[in-house]
Amino acid sequence: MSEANTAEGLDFIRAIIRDDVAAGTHGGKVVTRFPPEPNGFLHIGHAKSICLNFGAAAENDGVTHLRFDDTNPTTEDKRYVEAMKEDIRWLGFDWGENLFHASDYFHQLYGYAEQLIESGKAYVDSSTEEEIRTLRGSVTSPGQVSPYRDRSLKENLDLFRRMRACEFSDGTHVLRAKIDMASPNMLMRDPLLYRIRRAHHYRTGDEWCIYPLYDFAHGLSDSIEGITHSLCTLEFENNREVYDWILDNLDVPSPRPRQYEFARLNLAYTVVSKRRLLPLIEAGLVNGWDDPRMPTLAALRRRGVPPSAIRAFCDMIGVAKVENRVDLGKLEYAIRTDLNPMAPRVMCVLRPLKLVLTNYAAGETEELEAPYFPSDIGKEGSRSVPFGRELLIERDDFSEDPPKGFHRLAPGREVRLRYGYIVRCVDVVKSKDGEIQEIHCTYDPDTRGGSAPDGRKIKGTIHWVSALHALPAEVRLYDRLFLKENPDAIGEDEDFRDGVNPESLIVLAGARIEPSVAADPPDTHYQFERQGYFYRDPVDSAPDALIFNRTVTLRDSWAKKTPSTLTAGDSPAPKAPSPGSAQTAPRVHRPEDAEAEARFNRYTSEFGLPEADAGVLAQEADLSDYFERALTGSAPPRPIANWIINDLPRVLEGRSLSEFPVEPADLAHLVQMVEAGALNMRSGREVLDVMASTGGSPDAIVEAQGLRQISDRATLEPIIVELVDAHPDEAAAYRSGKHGLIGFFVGQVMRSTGGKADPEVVQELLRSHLG
RNA sequence: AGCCCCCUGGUGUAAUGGCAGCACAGCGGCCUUUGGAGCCGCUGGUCCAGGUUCGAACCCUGGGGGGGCUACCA
Repeated sequence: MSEANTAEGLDFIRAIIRDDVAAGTHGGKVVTRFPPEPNGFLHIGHAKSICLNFGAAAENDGVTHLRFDDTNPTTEDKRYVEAMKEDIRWLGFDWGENLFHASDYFHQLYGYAEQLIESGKAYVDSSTEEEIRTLRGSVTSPGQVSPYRDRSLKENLDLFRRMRACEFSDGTHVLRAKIDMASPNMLMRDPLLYRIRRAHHYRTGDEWCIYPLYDFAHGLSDSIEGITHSLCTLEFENNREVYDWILDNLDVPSPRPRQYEFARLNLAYTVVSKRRLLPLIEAGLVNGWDDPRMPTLAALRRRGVPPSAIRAFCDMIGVAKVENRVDLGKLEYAIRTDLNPMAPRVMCVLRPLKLVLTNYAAGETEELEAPYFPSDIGKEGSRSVPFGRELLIERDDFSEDPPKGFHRLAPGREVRLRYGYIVRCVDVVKSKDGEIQEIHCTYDPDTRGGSAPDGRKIKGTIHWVSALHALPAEVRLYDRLFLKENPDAIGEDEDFRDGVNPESLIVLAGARIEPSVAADPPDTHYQFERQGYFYRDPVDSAPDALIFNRTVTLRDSWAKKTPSTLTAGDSPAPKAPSPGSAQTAPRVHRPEDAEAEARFNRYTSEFGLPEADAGVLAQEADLSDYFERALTGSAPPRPIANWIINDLPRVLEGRSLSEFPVEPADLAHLVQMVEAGALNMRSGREVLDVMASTGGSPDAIVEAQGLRQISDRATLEPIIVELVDAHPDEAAAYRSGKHGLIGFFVGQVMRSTGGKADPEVVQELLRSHLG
């Protein structure tokens, strides 16, 4: 099973889902959705999302809906819908009955909009697009309210109904949520809900002339379908506030869906965005959505990448919230690993060079038996390969002046013809201008099949085809589409399309392939021996005009050692040393007003608090107040300050001090208990958690949960002895110097005592036991 | 400049207060009728500074860096 399925190492989304299932949120159900907008082709980035949505649901016995997010009629098309369905099925996922369209909900969505108007939370704005933009303000300045914001409920409803009735022309009115024009989140500045658009929708035709916008439609569609976990990419983080607002201000079923964001996939030397892909097609730089150089699923399929390889790749890259750029090598690895056991080996000569066996009878031919798989694959099957006096070998497999370490054919040298004979080069025939025309060799008749009876070692083995029998073929070699690792990293006035790799496609029209392939099913994934994995082009290939796409090369550890192969030159620039260490001393919050300053001074002088701590506490009046009220107990100021600074923010969970249920005196009492050793720090924090969430006095909680610290050596001793005995390997490692393991042992003791042991005593005992 | 999010080997990702692990890439070796596959080994990391803690990648504070947001797109 994949890494993602092991108990530990769940990605953060799966961890959330696991916790929700355990807690019984949504009745333990999991319903996810994949919501593409049908305005382009699905690509490898979508594959990540598809694998996540379908995978995480299936792992929890949940279901995944396929929903076309078709709220913008001007860009969407049925053709894309069909292509997307095909691609998802091909990838290996099944939405069953759960095929939906946002356009299915246009009536319900409209109803929700009226509901919002009726509750005074939405209004019709008749400003122009330009005015709306201006009034929205900027990231640093608040927006201003529209003059239409305070229209009466009745007028809003009337206007909205007339919008729907197509009484107005495009752009004259919009429906907006009434939220907050001064919100620091631009998206909350009265987001648009509906716009007038006289456009033909590919599904609803001309029924509507108003269409909902993403922020309004998406969350509600999720709610309508009973989605539990709505997973989207990072750029929607700010939209979540709107998502929540819409669902919280409308009468929707509870519990409602929650949105979580993860990082989209970025691939090195690739663009993964519909906004980037379409221009490539329009400029004729590639041949459509399924050009095998494209990162679309259709292109990958055409190139010969199996869906299982893409799934394996998605498993490998994980899911997180960090902007990433994945090495192409990782995709290639996934493809090779997947193809290796499934692809039959055949021989194809890409750039042929004639090789004549001078001691082989002219006109004679023979058939050689060649297994389809090497023995380590463990698969049966073979074909016969015709052999004769005139053969074709790869031009690269002969070198007149071989570099050191080259162990293919060279003048006077021997090489093995795969599945055939060992041959020795005796002559090189050149044209007048010095170009090599053909190679003359003698073959050793005793080495049929490739092994030498005298036991001599032949280092090199090369592939070949019979000149007489080989089939002509066109072979298309693909390479990265872009020259730069990040094709998007360009200047303002540059076009990312200028970064296209001119050698991303190399067509070899004169290749020759062994005749056996003519009888194979057209969708066979081959390994052309010593070259790579290839796949018959499903669009352009014909039985009498074979065309093969190179899916991916074989790993070539020889090519890497020879810098002459042009692959160098794109080595990533060494990272600049991190400038992040400005060595600035932590800044102390120096209070600005006189009162705060007085407090600050008192805290530093009277209580001896460090300036940084005093600054934090003195800064705000309510925090100071809380601190000082806690001081009236018996606990000393320093630990109280520490607790307030370090532990309070965590349990406050966004609440203000005024609505915080823990009385300063109770906190002080808790601190005092920890100071006195009645509780250890860890238990103390646990108690604070309880106090902050469900309330109660520290004493009662300590009693109820039995959290009193165990400092008694006689009690701890046997636990430690037992534990050390139970972990002999770790104990030995500790004794041989791996003292970091003390943490492991302390952790074990803490666990077995329910966190109640006195860690200092434990550590002391452990040290003496482990010696 | 305001708000939000994020920083773990070259890359991608685990570890959620207790041994910093895995994968890819790289390097070395073994094996090999594919310079493939496989096997073994090695290199290399918690952005910085302070604090809390017996113990910090993880909690707190500050700094640095990256990304997102100012569409009647999604």
